[in-house]
Amino acid sequence: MDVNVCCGGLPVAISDAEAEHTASVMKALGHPARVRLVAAIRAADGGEACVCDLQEVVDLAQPTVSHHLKVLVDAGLLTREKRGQWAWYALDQRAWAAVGELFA
Amino acid sequence: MDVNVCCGGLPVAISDAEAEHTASVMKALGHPARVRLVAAIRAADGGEACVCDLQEVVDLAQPTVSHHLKVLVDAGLLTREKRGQWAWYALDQRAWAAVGELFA
DNA sequence: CCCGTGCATCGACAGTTGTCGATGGAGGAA
DNA sequence: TTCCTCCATCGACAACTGTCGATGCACGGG
Repeated sequence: MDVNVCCGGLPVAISDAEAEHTASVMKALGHPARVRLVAAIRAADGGEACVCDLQEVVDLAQPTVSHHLKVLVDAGLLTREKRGQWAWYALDQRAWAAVGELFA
Repeated sequence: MDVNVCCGGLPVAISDAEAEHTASVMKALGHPARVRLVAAIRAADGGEACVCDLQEVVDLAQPTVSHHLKVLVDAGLLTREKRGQWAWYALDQRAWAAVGELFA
């Protein structure tokens, strides 16, 4: 006898793909500079900003800022649009809302 | 003259402390195993689970599971209560709700 | 008392990430 | 054309992270 007091087996709560996707989005937001970048873009006039503005926000070298922005774009949180000489970044509203759903 | 077309300066959208704290919570959720652990605990009977149950959920060695749980506790997302021989982990509802607020 | 069980910590190692300087490409201006 | 500006990519290096086996500690049962 003596089935263990605690170890009764847990229900499967989430699929592998879901866990993987959620983690990738969270990881993209798991750095202070990237949190600040997203916050600045959200608060910016028109909801978008170019790299030269964002560089001041995080106080890092330009290649580093480009790197962080790429991480956020790859995670699907930001969109990038090249307009003339400048690259404009904006929040992907749909993806942002989807993340909020996870904490409902 | 010639103020740049884009670089007009951005408003400060978030404090250093906020960015740091948000990033630390997100980083804690930035790994598939930890996402699965939280999901399993949320779905578990009574909203809590011990390590021996959680170990099956993520299919990792026991020290690794302990490590991931510690990361989540340090981030404030989980609480740990030792009951007899077992350690029970539960979701910190307040912290969880606070994260959801960030995406409102 | 001595064992067994559940879990945390330690030590080591491979893999990943953050950072920067250097480079290069795409536009715009003269 | 030739320059200059904005930005992405590359290469290198330090720092951090994930993983596991070994160990240790506290508890409960005999």
